[in-house]
Amino acid sequence: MSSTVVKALMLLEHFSEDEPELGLSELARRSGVDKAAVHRMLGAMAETGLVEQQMDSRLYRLGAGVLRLARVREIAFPISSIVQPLLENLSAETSETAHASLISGRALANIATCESKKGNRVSLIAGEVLPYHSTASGLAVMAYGGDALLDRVLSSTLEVKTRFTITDADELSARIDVARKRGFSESDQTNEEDVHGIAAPIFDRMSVACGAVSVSTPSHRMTDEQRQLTIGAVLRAATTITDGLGGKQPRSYANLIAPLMVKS
Amino acid sequence: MSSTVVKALMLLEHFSEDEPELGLSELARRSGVDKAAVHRMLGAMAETGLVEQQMDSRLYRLGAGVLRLARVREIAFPISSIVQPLLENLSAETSETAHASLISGRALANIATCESKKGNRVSLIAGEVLPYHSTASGLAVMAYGGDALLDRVLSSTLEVKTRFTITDADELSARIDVARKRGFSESDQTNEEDVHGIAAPIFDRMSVACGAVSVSTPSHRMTDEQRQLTIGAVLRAATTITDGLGGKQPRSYANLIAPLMVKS
DNA sequence: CCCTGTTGGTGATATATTGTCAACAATGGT
DNA sequence: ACCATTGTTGACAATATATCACCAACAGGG
Repeated sequence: MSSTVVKALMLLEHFSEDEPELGLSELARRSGVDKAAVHRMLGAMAETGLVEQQMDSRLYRLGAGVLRLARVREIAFPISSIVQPLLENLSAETSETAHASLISGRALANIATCESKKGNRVSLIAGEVLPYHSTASGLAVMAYGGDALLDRVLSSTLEVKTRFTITDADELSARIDVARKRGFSESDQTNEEDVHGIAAPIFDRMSVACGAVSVSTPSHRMTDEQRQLTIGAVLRAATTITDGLGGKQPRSYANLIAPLMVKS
Repeated sequence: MSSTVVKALMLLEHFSEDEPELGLSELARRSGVDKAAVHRMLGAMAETGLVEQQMDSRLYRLGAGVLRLARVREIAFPISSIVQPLLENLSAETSETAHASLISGRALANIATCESKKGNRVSLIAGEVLPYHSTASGLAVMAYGGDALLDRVLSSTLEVKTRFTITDADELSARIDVARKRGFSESDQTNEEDVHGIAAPIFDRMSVACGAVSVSTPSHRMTDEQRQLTIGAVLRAATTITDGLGGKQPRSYANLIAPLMVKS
Protein backbone atom coordinates (compact mmCIF):
# COMPACT_ATOMS: atom_id res chain seq x y z
CA MET A 1 0.00 0.00 0.00
CA SER A 2 2.51 2.64 1.06
CA SER A 3 6.21 2.63 0.48
CA THR A 4 8.71 1.99 3.22
CA VAL A 5 10.50 5.30 2.80
CA VAL A 6 7.26 7.15 3.52
CA LYS A 7 6.76 5.07 6.62
CA ALA A 8 10.33 5.77 7.71
CA LEU A 9 10.13 9.49 7.04
CA MET A 10 6.83 9.79 8.85
CA LEU A 11 8.67 8.79 11.99
CA LEU A 12 10.47 12.12 11.81
CA GLU A 13 7.20 13.97 12.28
CA HIS A 14 7.08 12.84 15.88
CA PHE A 15 10.12 14.86 16.81
CA SER A 16 9.21 18.34 17.96
CA GLU A 17 10.51 21.26 19.92
CA ASP A 18 8.93 19.76 23.03
CA GLU A 19 10.18 16.25 22.49
CA PRO A 20 13.39 16.43 20.53
CA GLU A 21 14.55 13.02 21.71
CA LEU A 22 12.52 9.85 21.53
CA GLY A 23 13.15 6.25 22.42
CA LEU A 24 12.58 3.31 20.14
CA SER A 25 9.55 1.90 21.93
CA GLU A 26 7.98 5.30 22.31
CA LEU A 27 8.37 5.97 18.62
CA ALA A 28 6.96 2.57 17.75
CA ARG A 29 3.93 3.19 19.94
CA ARG A 30 3.11 6.58 18.49
CA SER A 31 3.55 5.59 14.89
CA GLY A 32 1.80 2.28 15.32
CA VAL A 33 4.64 0.46 13.62
CA ASP A 34 6.33 -2.65 14.93
CA LYS A 35 9.36 -2.11 17.12
CA ALA A 36 11.63 -4.17 14.91
CA ALA A 37 10.60 -2.22 11.83
CA VAL A 38 11.15 1.10 13.55
CA HIS A 39 14.53 -0.10 14.66
CA ARG A 40 15.54 -0.93 11.12
CA MET A 41 14.19 2.33 9.72
CA LEU A 42 15.97 4.43 12.31
CA GLY A 43 19.15 2.50 11.64
CA ALA A 44 18.84 3.29 7.95
CA MET A 45 18.20 6.97 8.59
CA ALA A 46 21.13 7.07 10.98
CA GLU A 47 23.42 5.77 8.26
CA THR A 48 22.71 8.88 6.23
CA GLY A 49 22.80 11.23 9.19
CA LEU A 50 19.11 12.13 9.16
CA VAL A 51 18.84 10.92 12.73
CA GLU A 52 21.42 10.04 15.31
CA GLN A 53 21.37 7.90 18.38
CA GLN A 54 22.72 9.00 21.72
CA MET A 55 25.31 6.42 22.70
CA ASP A 56 24.48 6.62 26.39
CA SER A 57 20.72 7.04 26.63
CA ARG A 58 20.06 5.19 23.36
CA LEU A 59 17.52 7.85 22.48
CA TYR A 60 17.16 9.04 18.92
CA ARG A 61 17.09 12.63 17.73
CA LEU A 62 17.30 14.49 14.44
CA GLY A 63 20.83 14.28 13.06
CA ALA A 64 23.33 16.70 11.65
CA GLY A 65 22.22 15.76 8.17
CA VAL A 66 19.10 17.87 8.44
CA LEU A 67 21.23 20.93 9.09
CA ARG A 68 23.22 20.26 5.96
CA LEU A 69 20.09 19.79 3.87
CA ALA A 70 18.46 22.93 5.20
CA ARG A 71 21.62 24.87 4.45
CA VAL A 72 21.71 23.67 0.89
CA ARG A 73 18.10 24.61 0.34
CA GLU A 74 18.29 27.92 2.15
CA ILE A 75 21.35 29.06 0.20
CA ALA A 76 19.81 28.10 -3.13
CA PHE A 77 16.31 29.34 -2.30
CA PRO A 78 16.41 31.70 0.67
CA ILE A 79 13.00 31.66 2.29
CA SER A 80 13.38 31.66 6.05
CA SER A 81 15.80 34.55 5.99
CA ILE A 82 13.39 36.60 3.89
CA VAL A 83 10.26 35.66 5.78
CA GLN A 84 11.53 36.05 9.34
CA PRO A 85 11.94 39.86 9.42
CA LEU A 86 8.60 40.35 7.68
CA LEU A 87 6.93 38.19 10.29
CA GLU A 88 8.40 40.31 13.03
CA ASN A 89 6.88 43.33 11.40
CA LEU A 90 3.53 41.59 11.09
CA SER A 91 3.61 40.54 14.71
CA ALA A 92 4.40 44.07 15.79
CA GLU A 93 1.55 45.51 13.72
CA THR A 94 -1.02 43.13 15.16
CA SER A 95 0.50 42.64 18.62
CA GLU A 96 -0.15 38.92 18.15
CA THR A 97 1.77 35.80 17.16
CA ALA A 98 2.57 35.48 13.45
CA HIS A 99 3.86 32.50 11.57
CA ALA A 100 4.51 31.29 8.04
CA SER A 101 4.24 27.80 6.65
CA LEU A 102 4.92 26.10 3.36
CA ILE A 103 3.39 23.18 1.54
CA SER A 104 5.39 20.15 2.55
CA GLY A 105 3.90 17.04 1.06
CA ARG A 106 0.78 15.95 2.85
CA ALA A 107 0.84 18.78 5.35
CA LEU A 108 2.00 22.29 6.01
CA ALA A 109 5.43 22.83 7.49
CA ASN A 110 5.75 25.71 9.91
CA ILE A 111 9.01 27.35 8.89
CA ALA A 112 9.12 30.65 10.75
CA THR A 113 7.37 32.24 13.71
CA CYS A 114 7.35 35.44 15.70
CA GLU A 115 5.52 35.30 18.98
CA SER A 116 3.48 38.12 20.43
CA LYS A 117 5.09 40.07 23.24
CA LYS A 118 1.94 39.97 25.32
CA GLY A 119 1.78 37.79 28.35
CA ASN A 120 -1.26 35.92 27.13
CA ARG A 121 -0.34 34.89 23.63
CA VAL A 122 -0.69 32.04 21.23
CA SER A 123 2.49 30.04 21.45
CA LEU A 124 3.05 27.41 18.84
CA ILE A 125 5.41 24.54 18.84
CA ALA A 126 8.22 25.34 16.44
CA GLY A 127 8.51 23.01 13.52
CA GLU A 128 5.09 21.55 14.10
CA VAL A 129 3.35 19.83 11.22
CA LEU A 130 0.07 21.59 10.54
CA PRO A 131 -2.93 19.88 8.89
CA TYR A 132 -4.52 21.53 5.90
CA HIS A 133 -8.12 21.12 6.96
CA SER A 134 -8.01 22.55 10.47
CA THR A 135 -5.87 25.64 10.14
CA ALA A 136 -6.43 29.06 8.61
CA SER A 137 -3.15 28.64 6.73
CA GLY A 138 -4.41 25.39 5.31
CA LEU A 139 -7.65 26.97 4.08
CA ALA A 140 -5.70 29.77 2.41
CA VAL A 141 -3.39 27.34 0.66
CA MET A 142 -6.21 25.08 -0.49
CA ALA A 143 -8.15 28.03 -1.84
CA TYR A 144 -5.34 28.96 -4.20
CA GLY A 145 -3.16 25.88 -4.40
CA GLY A 146 -4.74 24.22 -7.40
CA ASP A 147 -7.21 21.41 -7.85
CA ALA A 148 -4.73 18.59 -7.34
CA LEU A 149 -4.00 19.67 -3.79
CA LEU A 150 -7.64 20.39 -3.10
CA ASP A 151 -8.83 16.99 -4.23
CA ARG A 152 -6.12 15.22 -2.32
CA VAL A 153 -7.10 16.87 0.96
CA LEU A 154 -10.85 16.65 0.47
CA SER A 155 -10.66 12.95 -0.26
CA SER A 156 -8.43 12.22 2.73
CA THR A 157 -9.67 11.50 6.23
CA LEU A 158 -10.06 14.72 8.17
CA GLU A 159 -8.71 14.20 11.65
CA VAL A 160 -10.61 15.66 14.59
CA LYS A 161 -8.46 18.14 16.49
CA THR A 162 -11.05 20.02 18.58
CA ARG A 163 -14.82 19.96 18.87
CA PHE A 164 -14.91 22.70 16.20
CA THR A 165 -12.86 20.84 13.64
CA ILE A 166 -14.60 20.47 10.31
CA THR A 167 -14.63 16.84 9.28
CA ASP A 168 -17.18 16.97 6.51
CA ALA A 169 -15.67 17.36 3.05
CA ASP A 170 -18.57 19.39 1.71
CA GLU A 171 -18.57 21.82 4.59
CA LEU A 172 -14.81 22.18 4.30
CA SER A 173 -15.15 22.81 0.61
CA ALA A 174 -17.69 25.56 1.35
CA ARG A 175 -15.31 27.21 3.79
CA ILE A 176 -12.57 27.11 1.20
CA ASP A 177 -14.86 28.80 -1.29
CA VAL A 178 -15.52 31.56 1.21
CA ALA A 179 -11.81 32.07 1.70
CA ARG A 180 -11.29 32.21 -2.05
CA LYS A 181 -13.98 34.84 -2.46
CA ARG A 182 -12.62 36.95 0.38
CA GLY A 183 -8.94 36.66 -0.41
CA PHE A 184 -8.04 35.49 3.07
CA SER A 185 -9.09 32.68 5.38
CA GLU A 186 -10.34 32.55 8.91
CA SER A 187 -10.59 29.75 11.42
CA ASP A 188 -11.76 29.72 15.00
CA GLN A 189 -10.63 26.95 17.32
CA THR A 190 -10.68 24.35 14.56
CA ASN A 191 -7.13 23.24 15.23
CA GLU A 192 -6.62 24.25 18.83
CA GLU A 193 -8.93 25.45 21.56
CA ASP A 194 -9.15 29.22 22.07
CA VAL A 195 -7.02 30.01 19.04
CA HIS A 196 -8.31 32.15 16.24
CA GLY A 197 -6.42 32.34 12.96
CA ILE A 198 -6.42 34.66 9.98
CA ALA A 199 -4.25 33.70 7.03
CA ALA A 200 -3.42 34.72 3.49
CA PRO A 201 -1.73 32.70 0.74
CA ILE A 202 1.83 33.10 -0.54
CA PHE A 203 2.27 32.52 -4.26
CA ASP A 204 5.12 31.10 -6.30
CA ARG A 205 6.39 32.12 -9.73
CA MET A 206 3.47 30.42 -11.41
CA SER A 207 0.87 32.18 -9.28
CA VAL A 208 0.04 29.01 -7.40
CA ALA A 209 -0.14 29.12 -3.62
CA CYS A 210 2.92 27.49 -2.04
CA GLY A 211 2.34 28.53 1.55
CA ALA A 212 0.59 30.99 3.84
CA VAL A 213 1.14 33.68 6.44
CA SER A 214 -1.04 33.68 9.48
CA VAL A 215 -1.75 35.59 12.67
CA SER A 216 -2.96 33.60 15.66
CA THR A 217 -4.98 35.41 18.30
CA PRO A 218 -6.53 34.15 21.52
CA SER A 219 -10.20 33.75 20.57
CA HIS A 220 -11.57 35.95 23.34
CA ARG A 221 -9.36 38.82 22.29
CA MET A 222 -10.55 38.80 18.70
CA THR A 223 -12.76 41.88 18.54
CA ASP A 224 -14.15 43.26 15.32
CA GLU A 225 -11.64 46.06 15.34
CA GLN A 226 -8.72 43.70 15.90
CA ARG A 227 -10.05 41.54 13.12
CA GLN A 228 -10.03 44.35 10.56
CA LEU A 229 -6.56 45.37 11.66
CA THR A 230 -5.29 41.82 11.35
CA ILE A 231 -6.80 41.19 7.93
CA GLY A 232 -5.10 44.25 6.47
CA ALA A 233 -1.77 43.46 8.08
CA VAL A 234 -1.78 39.81 7.02
CA LEU A 235 -2.64 40.66 3.43
CA ARG A 236 0.11 43.26 3.27
CA ALA A 237 2.60 40.83 4.74
CA ALA A 238 1.58 38.06 2.36
CA THR A 239 1.94 40.38 -0.59
CA THR A 240 5.40 41.48 0.51
CA ILE A 241 6.51 37.91 1.06
CA THR A 242 5.19 36.76 -2.30
CA ASP A 243 7.17 39.56 -3.92
CA GLY A 244 10.26 38.78 -1.85
CA LEU A 245 10.25 35.17 -2.94
CA GLY A 246 9.95 36.10 -6.58
CA GLY A 247 6.35 34.95 -6.76
CA LYS A 248 3.36 36.53 -8.41
CA GLN A 249 -0.17 36.88 -7.18
CA PRO A 250 -2.85 36.04 -9.75
CA ARG A 251 -4.15 39.23 -11.33
CA SER A 252 -7.65 38.65 -10.03
CA TYR A 253 -6.36 38.02 -6.53
CA ALA A 254 -4.34 41.24 -6.44
CA ASN A 255 -7.43 43.17 -7.44
CA LEU A 256 -9.55 41.33 -4.91
CA ILE A 257 -7.45 42.20 -1.91
CA ALA A 258 -6.40 45.69 -2.94
CA PRO A 259 -9.25 47.45 -1.10
CA LEU A 260 -8.58 45.42 2.05
CA MET A 261 -4.91 46.35 2.23
CA VAL A 262 -5.27 50.08 2.80
CA LYS A 263 -3.76 51.07 6.12
CA SER A 264 -6.31 52.48 8.49
CA MET B 1 22.15 -5.90 1.29
CA SER B 2 21.15 -2.30 1.83
CA SER B 3 17.75 -0.95 2.72
CA THR B 4 15.65 1.12 0.37
CA VAL B 5 15.47 4.09 2.69
CA VAL B 6 19.24 4.37 2.61
CA LYS B 7 19.18 4.26 -1.16
CA ALA B 8 16.47 6.90 -1.23
CA LEU B 9 18.19 9.20 1.23
CA MET B 10 21.50 8.90 -0.58
CA LEU B 11 19.83 10.61 -3.49
CA LEU B 12 19.67 13.74 -1.39
CA GLU B 13 23.45 13.92 -1.27
CA HIS B 14 23.51 14.90 -4.92
CA PHE B 15 21.81 18.21 -4.25
CA SER B 16 24.32 20.96 -3.56
CA GLU B 17 24.68 24.69 -3.52
CA ASP B 18 25.84 24.52 -7.13
CA GLU B 19 23.08 22.23 -8.34
CA PRO B 20 20.05 22.70 -6.15
CA GLU B 21 17.68 21.32 -8.78
CA LEU B 22 18.08 18.02 -10.55
CA GLY B 23 16.04 16.12 -13.09
CA LEU B 24 14.94 12.53 -12.79
CA SER B 25 17.28 11.10 -15.40
CA GLU B 26 20.21 13.15 -14.15
CA LEU B 27 19.66 11.88 -10.63
CA ALA B 28 19.35 8.30 -11.83
CA ARG B 29 22.59 8.59 -13.76
CA ARG B 30 24.63 9.99 -10.88
CA SER B 31 23.33 7.60 -8.30
CA GLY B 32 23.53 4.62 -10.57
CA VAL B 33 20.00 3.62 -9.70
CA ASP B 34 17.30 2.72 -12.17
CA LYS B 35 15.09 5.56 -13.36
CA ALA B 36 11.92 3.84 -12.23
CA ALA B 37 13.32 3.28 -8.76
CA VAL B 38 14.48 6.88 -8.47
CA HIS B 39 11.08 8.03 -9.58
CA ARG B 40 9.38 6.02 -6.89
CA MET B 41 11.81 7.14 -4.19
CA LEU B 42 11.46 10.80 -5.10
CA GLY B 43 7.71 10.41 -5.09
CA ALA B 44 7.85 8.94 -1.62
CA MET B 45 10.12 11.69 -0.33
CA ALA B 46 7.87 14.29 -1.93
CA GLU B 47 4.92 12.91 0.02
CA THR B 48 6.64 13.82 3.25
CA GLY B 49 7.98 17.13 1.97
CA LEU B 50 11.64 16.15 1.98
CA VAL B 51 11.82 17.01 -1.69
CA GLU B 52 9.45 18.85 -3.98
CA GLN B 53 8.95 18.88 -7.68
CA GLN B 54 8.69 22.00 -9.76
CA MET B 55 5.39 21.77 -11.58
CA ASP B 56 6.70 23.47 -14.70
CA SER B 57 10.24 22.24 -15.20
CA ARG B 58 9.57 18.90 -13.49
CA LEU B 59 12.88 19.25 -11.70
CA TYR B 60 13.28 18.09 -8.13
CA ARG B 61 14.77 20.06 -5.27
CA LEU B 62 14.97 19.83 -1.49
CA GLY B 63 11.56 20.53 0.03
CA ALA B 64 10.24 22.67 2.82
CA GLY B 65 10.34 19.67 5.12
CA VAL B 66 14.09 20.00 5.58
CA LEU B 67 13.61 23.52 6.90
CA ARG B 68 11.15 22.26 9.45
CA LEU B 69 13.45 19.45 10.57
CA ALA B 70 16.44 21.74 10.86
CA ARG B 71 14.39 24.16 12.92
CA VAL B 72 13.31 21.47 15.33
CA ARG B 73 16.86 20.29 15.80
CA GLU B 74 18.39 23.75 16.01
CA ILE B 75 15.90 24.90 18.64
CA ALA B 76 16.41 21.80 20.75
CA PHE B 77 20.17 21.61 20.23
CA PRO B 78 21.51 24.90 18.97
CA ILE B 79 24.75 24.23 17.16
CA SER B 80 24.92 26.35 14.04
CA SER B 81 24.04 29.50 15.92
CA ILE B 82 26.77 28.83 18.45
CA VAL B 83 29.40 27.75 15.97
CA GLN B 84 28.94 30.44 13.33
CA PRO B 85 30.23 33.45 15.31
CA LEU B 86 33.18 31.44 16.61
CA LEU B 87 34.08 30.49 13.07
CA GLU B 88 34.07 34.12 12.07
CA ASN B 89 36.52 34.82 14.82
CA LEU B 90 38.69 31.90 13.74
CA SER B 91 38.65 33.07 10.15
CA ALA B 92 39.64 36.57 11.20
CA GLU B 93 42.52 35.29 13.32
CA THR B 94 43.96 33.18 10.54
CA SER B 95 42.85 35.28 7.56
CA GLU B 96 41.74 32.04 5.93
CA THR B 97 38.56 30.08 5.37
CA ALA B 98 37.21 28.26 8.41
CA HIS B 99 34.48 25.66 8.60
CA ALA B 100 32.90 23.22 11.02
CA SER B 101 31.44 19.81 10.33
CA LEU B 102 29.65 17.15 12.30
CA ILE B 103 29.49 13.39 12.10
CA SER B 104 26.52 12.60 9.93
CA GLY B 105 26.27 8.89 9.34
CA ARG B 106 28.81 7.64 6.87
CA ALA B 107 30.34 11.05 6.24
CA LEU B 108 30.95 14.48 7.69
CA ALA B 109 28.32 17.14 7.15
CA ASN B 110 29.61 20.65 6.68
CA ILE B 111 27.29 22.75 8.82
CA ALA B 112 28.89 26.19 9.00
CA THR B 113 31.55 28.12 7.13
CA CYS B 114 33.24 31.49 7.12
CA GLU B 115 35.25 32.31 4.04
CA SER B 116 38.49 34.23 4.04
CA LYS B 117 38.26 37.82 2.91
CA LYS B 118 41.33 37.47 0.70
CA GLY B 119 40.91 37.41 -3.03
CA ASN B 120 42.64 34.06 -3.36
CA ARG B 121 40.90 31.88 -0.85
CA VAL B 122 39.64 28.39 -0.36
CA SER B 123 35.97 28.41 -1.19
CA LEU B 124 33.95 25.38 -0.32
CA ILE B 125 30.58 24.32 -1.52
CA ALA B 126 28.10 24.89 1.29
CA GLY B 127 26.44 21.78 2.58
CA GLU B 128 28.95 19.51 0.89
CA VAL B 129 29.36 15.98 2.18
CA LEU B 130 32.96 15.48 3.25
CA PRO B 131 34.65 12.06 3.36
CA TYR B 132 36.40 11.01 6.53
CA HIS B 133 39.56 9.69 4.95
CA SER B 134 40.56 12.61 2.75
CA THR B 135 39.97 15.63 4.95
CA ALA B 136 41.75 17.09 7.95
CA SER B 137 38.41 17.23 9.74
CA GLY B 138 37.91 13.56 9.07
CA LEU B 139 41.31 12.66 10.52
CA ALA B 140 40.59 14.68 13.63
CA VAL B 141 37.24 13.00 14.13
CA MET B 142 38.60 9.51 13.55
CA ALA B 143 41.44 10.11 15.97
CA TYR B 144 39.03 10.80 18.82
CA GLY B 145 35.71 9.38 17.66
CA GLY B 146 36.00 5.92 19.11
CA ASP B 147 36.90 2.54 17.69
CA ALA B 148 33.53 1.83 16.11
CA LEU B 149 33.83 4.80 13.79
CA LEU B 150 37.48 4.09 13.10
CA ASP B 151 36.90 0.50 12.11
CA ARG B 152 33.97 1.39 9.93
CA VAL B 153 36.00 3.87 7.92
CA LEU B 154 39.19 1.82 7.71
CA SER B 155 37.29 -1.18 6.42
CA SER B 156 35.42 0.82 3.79
CA THR B 157 36.67 1.58 0.32
CA LEU B 158 38.69 4.79 0.34
CA GLU B 159 37.73 6.82 -2.67
CA VAL B 160 40.44 8.60 -4.64
CA LYS B 161 39.86 12.36 -4.65
CA THR B 162 43.27 13.68 -5.76
CA ARG B 163 46.66 12.14 -6.52
CA PHE B 164 47.56 12.71 -2.88
CA THR B 165 44.57 10.92 -1.41
CA ILE B 166 45.52 8.13 0.97
CA THR B 167 43.82 4.93 -0.09
CA ASP B 168 45.78 2.45 1.98
CA ALA B 169 44.13 1.59 5.28
CA ASP B 170 47.44 1.09 7.10
CA GLU B 171 48.86 4.38 5.95
CA LEU B 172 45.64 6.14 6.87
CA SER B 173 45.73 4.51 10.27
CA ALA B 174 49.27 5.79 10.77
CA ARG B 175 48.21 9.32 9.89
CA ILE B 176 45.37 9.11 12.36
CA ASP B 177 47.82 8.02 15.05
CA VAL B 178 49.95 11.05 14.30
CA ALA B 179 46.92 13.30 14.64
CA ARG B 180 46.04 11.67 17.95
CA LYS B 181 49.53 12.20 19.30
CA ARG B 182 49.61 15.82 18.21
CA GLY B 183 46.10 16.81 19.20
CA PHE B 184 45.25 18.18 15.77
CA SER B 185 45.25 16.87 12.22
CA GLU B 186 46.80 18.09 9.02
CA SER B 187 46.13 17.24 5.41
CA ASP B 188 47.67 18.59 2.25
CA GLN B 189 45.76 18.26 -1.01
CA THR B 190 44.31 14.90 -0.07
CA ASN B 191 40.73 15.99 -0.75
CA GLU B 192 41.20 18.83 -3.18
CA GLU B 193 44.16 20.13 -5.15
CA ASP B 194 46.07 23.05 -3.63
CA VAL B 195 44.12 22.98 -0.40
CA HIS B 196 45.83 22.52 2.92
CA GLY B 197 43.77 21.77 6.01
CA ILE B 198 44.38 21.89 9.75
CA ALA B 199 41.63 20.60 12.00
CA ALA B 200 40.86 19.85 15.63
CA PRO B 201 38.12 17.69 17.10
CA ILE B 202 34.95 18.87 18.85
CA PHE B 203 33.81 16.70 21.75
CA ASP B 204 30.37 15.84 23.08
CA ARG B 205 29.24 15.35 26.67
CA MET B 206 30.86 11.94 26.80
CA SER B 207 34.23 13.20 25.59
CA VAL B 208 33.83 11.51 22.24
CA ALA B 209 34.54 13.49 19.08
CA CYS B 210 31.32 14.46 17.31
CA GLY B 211 32.77 16.85 14.75
CA ALA B 212 35.70 19.08 13.89
CA VAL B 213 36.75 22.64 13.20
CA SER B 214 39.10 23.28 10.34
CA VAL B 215 40.97 26.04 8.58
CA SER B 216 41.60 25.61 4.86
CA THR B 217 44.56 27.43 3.35
CA PRO B 218 45.82 27.53 -0.25
CA SER B 219 48.78 25.14 -0.13
CA HIS B 220 51.34 27.60 -1.49
CA ARG B 221 50.48 30.11 1.20
CA MET B 222 51.03 27.68 4.06
CA THR B 223 54.32 28.89 5.50
CA ASP B 224 55.76 27.61 8.74
CA GLU B 225 54.72 30.76 10.51
CA GLN B 226 51.18 30.61 9.21
CA ARG B 227 51.03 26.98 10.24
CA GLN B 228 51.90 27.72 13.86
CA LEU B 229 49.42 30.55 13.93
CA THR B 230 46.68 28.36 12.49
CA ILE B 231 47.28 25.45 14.85
CA GLY B 232 46.90 27.64 17.90
CA ALA B 233 43.82 29.37 16.57
CA VAL B 234 42.10 26.14 15.54
CA LEU B 235 42.76 24.51 18.89
CA ARG B 236 41.43 27.52 20.76
CA ALA B 237 38.34 27.63 18.56
CA ALA B 238 37.72 23.90 18.97
CA THR B 239 38.02 24.22 22.73
CA THR B 240 35.56 27.11 22.82
CA ILE B 241 33.10 25.27 20.62
CA THR B 242 33.31 22.10 22.69
CA ASP B 243 32.55 24.17 25.77
CA GLY B 244 29.75 26.04 24.04
CA LEU B 245 28.04 22.81 23.05
CA GLY B 246 28.23 21.48 26.56
CA GLY B 247 30.89 18.95 25.64
CA LYS B 248 34.02 17.93 27.48
CA GLN B 249 37.49 17.29 26.16
CA PRO B 250 39.16 14.16 27.54
CA ARG B 251 41.52 15.09 30.37
CA SER B 252 44.55 13.81 28.49
CA TYR B 253 43.58 15.76 25.40
CA ALA B 254 43.20 19.03 27.27
CA ASN B 255 46.67 18.57 28.71
CA LEU B 256 48.09 17.62 25.35
CA ILE B 257 47.00 20.74 23.54
CA ALA B 258 47.45 23.22 26.40
CA PRO B 259 51.00 24.22 25.40
CA LEU B 260 49.93 24.67 21.77
CA MET B 261 47.11 27.04 22.59
CA VAL B 262 49.14 29.93 24.00
CA LYS B 263 48.64 33.05 21.93
CA SER B 264 51.88 34.22 20.33
C1' DC C 1 9.54 16.76 -42.54
C1' DC C 2 11.80 12.72 -40.52
C1' DC C 3 15.32 11.19 -37.50
C1' DT C 4 17.82 10.87 -33.26
C1' DG C 5 18.58 12.25 -28.94
C1' DT C 6 16.81 13.57 -24.95
C1' DT C 7 13.38 13.94 -21.18
C1' DG C 8 9.74 12.17 -17.37
C1' DG C 9 6.82 8.47 -16.56
C1' DT C 10 4.35 3.69 -16.50
C1' DG C 11 3.46 -1.36 -16.38
C1' DA C 12 4.83 -6.33 -15.90
C1' DT C 13 7.17 -9.84 -13.34
C1' DA C 14 10.91 -12.35 -10.47
C1' DT C 15 13.28 -11.31 -6.48
C1' DA C 16 14.84 -9.42 -2.42
C1' DT C 17 13.56 -6.60 1.24
C1' DT C 18 10.35 -5.94 4.49
C1' DG C 19 6.64 -6.80 8.15
C1' DT C 20 5.48 -9.69 11.82
C1' DC C 21 6.09 -12.23 15.97
C1' DA C 22 8.83 -14.39 19.10
C1' DA C 23 12.52 -14.48 22.24
C1' DC C 24 16.67 -12.12 24.21
C1' DA C 25 19.67 -9.35 27.57
C1' DA C 26 19.79 -5.16 30.10
C1' DT C 27 17.69 -1.64 32.72
C1' DG C 28 15.11 0.43 36.43
C1' DG C 29 11.41 0.70 39.73
C1' DT C 30 8.82 -1.36 43.62
C1' DA D 1 13.71 -10.69 44.25
C1' DC D 2 10.39 -9.50 41.20
C1' DC D 3 8.03 -7.10 37.43
C1' DA D 4 7.80 -4.04 33.68
C1' DT D 5 10.01 -1.69 30.91
C1' DT D 6 13.73 -0.86 27.52
C1' DG D 7 16.68 -1.81 22.95
C1' DT D 8 18.03 -5.55 20.12
C1' DT D 9 18.26 -9.72 17.17
C1' DG D 10 16.52 -13.86 14.66
C1' DA D 11 13.46 -16.46 11.36
C1' DC D 12 9.80 -16.91 8.18
C1' DA D 13 5.97 -15.58 5.32
C1' DA D 14 4.24 -11.68 2.85
C1' DT D 15 4.81 -7.87 0.15
C1' DA D 16 6.97 -4.07 -1.76
C1' DT D 17 10.74 -3.50 -4.57
C1' DA D 18 14.33 -3.82 -8.62
C1' DT D 19 14.67 -4.39 -13.31
C1' DC D 20 13.36 -4.41 -17.73
C1' DA D 21 10.84 -3.03 -21.35
C1' DC D 22 8.09 0.35 -23.39
C1' DC D 23 5.55 4.89 -24.11
C1' DA D 24 4.54 9.94 -25.05
C1' DA D 25 6.52 14.43 -25.35
C1' DC D 26 9.85 17.52 -26.45
C1' DA D 27 14.15 19.44 -28.69
C1' DG D 28 17.34 20.04 -31.96
C1' DG D 29 19.61 18.92 -36.65
C1' DG D 30 19.71 17.34 -41.02
